[in-house]
Amino acid sequence: MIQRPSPSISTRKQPKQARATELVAAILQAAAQVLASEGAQRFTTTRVAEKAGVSVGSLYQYFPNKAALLFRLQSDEWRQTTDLLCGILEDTEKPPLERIRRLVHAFIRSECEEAAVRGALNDAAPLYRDAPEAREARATANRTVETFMREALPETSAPVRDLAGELIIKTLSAVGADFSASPHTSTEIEAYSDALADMFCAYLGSLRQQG
Amino acid sequence: MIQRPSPSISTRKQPKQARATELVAAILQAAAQVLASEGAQRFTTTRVAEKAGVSVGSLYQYFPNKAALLFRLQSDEWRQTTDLLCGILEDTEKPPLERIRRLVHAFIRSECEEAAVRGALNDAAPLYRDAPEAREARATANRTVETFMREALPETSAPVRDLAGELIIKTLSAVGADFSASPHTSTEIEAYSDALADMFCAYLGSLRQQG
Amino acid sequence: MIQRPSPSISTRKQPKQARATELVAAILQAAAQVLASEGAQRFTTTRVAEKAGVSVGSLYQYFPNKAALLFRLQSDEWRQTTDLLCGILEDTEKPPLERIRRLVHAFIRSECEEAAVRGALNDAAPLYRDAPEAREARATANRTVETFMREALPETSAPVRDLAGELIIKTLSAVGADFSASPHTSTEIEAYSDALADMFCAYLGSLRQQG
Amino acid sequence: MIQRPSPSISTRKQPKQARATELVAAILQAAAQVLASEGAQRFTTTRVAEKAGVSVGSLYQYFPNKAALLFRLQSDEWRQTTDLLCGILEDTEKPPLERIRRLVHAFIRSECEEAAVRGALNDAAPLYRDAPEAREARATANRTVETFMREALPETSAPVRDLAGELIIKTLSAVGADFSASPHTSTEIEAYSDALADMFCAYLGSLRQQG
DNA sequence: AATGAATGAGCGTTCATTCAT
DNA sequence: AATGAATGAACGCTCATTCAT
Repeated sequence: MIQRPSPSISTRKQPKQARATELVAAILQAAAQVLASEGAQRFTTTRVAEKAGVSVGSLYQYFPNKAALLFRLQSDEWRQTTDLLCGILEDTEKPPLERIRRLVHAFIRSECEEAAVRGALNDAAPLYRDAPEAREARATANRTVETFMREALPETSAPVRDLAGELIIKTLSAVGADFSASPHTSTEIEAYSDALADMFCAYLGSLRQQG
Repeated sequence: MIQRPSPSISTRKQPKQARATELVAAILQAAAQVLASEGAQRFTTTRVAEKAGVSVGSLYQYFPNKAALLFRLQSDEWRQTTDLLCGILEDTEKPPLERIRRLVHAFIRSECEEAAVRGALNDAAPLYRDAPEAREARATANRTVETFMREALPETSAPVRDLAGELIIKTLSAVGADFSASPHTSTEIEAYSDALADMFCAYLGSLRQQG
Repeated sequence: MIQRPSPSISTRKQPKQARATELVAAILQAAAQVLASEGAQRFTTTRVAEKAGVSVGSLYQYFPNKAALLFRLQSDEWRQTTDLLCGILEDTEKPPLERIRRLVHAFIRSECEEAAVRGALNDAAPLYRDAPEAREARATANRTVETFMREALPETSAPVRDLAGELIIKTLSAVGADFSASPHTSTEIEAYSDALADMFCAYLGSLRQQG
Repeated sequence: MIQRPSPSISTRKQPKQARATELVAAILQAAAQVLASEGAQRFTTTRVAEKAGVSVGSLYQYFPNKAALLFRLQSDEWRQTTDLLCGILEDTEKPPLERIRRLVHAFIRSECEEAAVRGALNDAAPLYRDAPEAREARATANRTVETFMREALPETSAPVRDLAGELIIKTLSAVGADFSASPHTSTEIEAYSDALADMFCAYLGSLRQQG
């Protein structure tokens, strides 16, 4: 799909005026709609611009290329997910295992709700995955998880604990993505979430025992 | 194209079939190379044919379209994986949890070995994913897993057991795919596999206790 | 692509439309040339674009596909022919049979003048023939013919009259197409037209006698 | 469709053995079937060979190229039509006008019966029309028509008579082809044939009066 | 004589991106 | 700043024809 080398993936300019912000928002919303309704294959800059009621030229004023647009969509998803994750894991009022269970349920539910966009974003991943900016984005969540894990497994060694945290998050996201790829009833969603939470709790429980 | 029954000696006229088999093999090998080295975006029938030292026309004599070629590549991967999975899970000499651990190690290792093709195949999934043949392929592995789960959790109710089996396999494949996407040392691979196996074993252990 | 209503002065923004109109005209002219000089077999969008001094992409901005381009060419022919037909048949100053004779002469002459494009269009017919627009186009001429026939055969029953009108028009167009396929001198054209007109007049005369 | 210059359109060799004759017959029959069932666009040498149960190579042994195959199909049609025409027009037992009427009915009926092949042949005409052999084939029928016309219009001058004969035959074939392009009930066929015959009879009648 | 695998030029069409207005 | 017409390389795929077997 990409035919000429793209200069960069980062946003070409910071929208400083309200007009520009609105435009970017309209484009992103249109992009999400196009991605969800037409699929990754038919996700074209022209179609996005048309849906946003903007000219292609304007689109390219705010996004240097198609990959940047997709990347921004993905970033926003990541931010939402990170917010969800932090909001639940940092709720120190509840015991760790309950927090894990709530996280799994909330995450799987949210994945299923946005399955269309997420699936298409995944299909389009080759277009933006290699961006340098993508790596940074993954760091934020890690800190929250590490903090949580220290709380959940206070007596476990750091390497083991960090690996476990990484594994749980990766499992949650990978399995969630896979599960949301096909449609499910809310009963199925609950059952699946519970099983996944059971697995995580059993894992954390076993690590706790080992010390 | 129409093949009439051969006159008894059977080994005759194999030259043609052998030639065709070689050609298909050459195309598949070239396809895997192109996929791995150029990525899903640059995976074109012309490039595959060129790499295979064959004309596009010949490629289309053996594969009706690009999706079929990708699907065949994926099928071969599935078959390998299924063989691996069955070979290990059906080894009733060893206790279930040990089998799980061996499976995880073998699977993750194999994923990492073929990471390039697998990753690209994943990127290309939208092109063949909806093929009817794809669904069938997923059924084979399920039976082996169910049998194994009955052995591992003989006292657990069927619904719980099946859901657990499904979850473990999905986790293994989703996490394996994700993990193999970035390069790792063999020490990291071992550590990750162990952690994943620990998680599965803890999960199975907790289910066993519940009855 | 989306056109918003222009702010009142109306003549503004015509530059774009004029440019587009010129482009469409250039493409159509090039298409007619390619069709006439290269034949239907070698009528390709690339060749048309090249001849028009335009990129293929531009061609596809104004014509959704090759069939549409051919159909447009044919439509223009139809419109011309319809105008010719109406202009002559509706001239109530002259007696019907004279009108018929004038029509035949004018039609055959015009067919021969554009024989190359017409012949090639005919060869290309399978590409656009089934378009829904094609049917509509045939209806316009019918009304004029029916009116004329009522005038020419006022005492004949409607079914007979309509069938006769249909037959005459089909004969005129089919025989005209066939005749113009090979080159002729203007003397031959006149003689042939006269013979055809004689046939139509004799036919109409015989129907008039029957009542 | 034609991609390289074709050597000639005439048959490469005369089938001298029964085997060869059978082969040619099988190929022609298959060709007619493919043309009728798949249409001119999908009429490929490979498909014809397959339908005939023959290899493409064999097909090319008897027909130097695709155009030759189509031309042969058309020739056979012409021969049939000529036979029909001669059989009816030469029946000196019946008065000329009755023969004309019978001819029209028989011809239109036969056209409608084989509409599929004829329509497709027409669509494929650009591939064989320019063959030198095609012109010869048209001469045979002319003689029969001239003889008939001398009988029908004994007192008319030769030039007028020949032009009239030519016109009638061209009209019959052109209108017949056009009419058979769309499906019709046998009642419609009869009505149309009668109208066409009426036109021819009126024309001949008027010429007779003029002397 | 017969086969049918192999060829590869060519086709219709798309779409990321640019740039004159 | 905003537009959207214009570009043209690239893609997936077909099929008439050849030629080694």
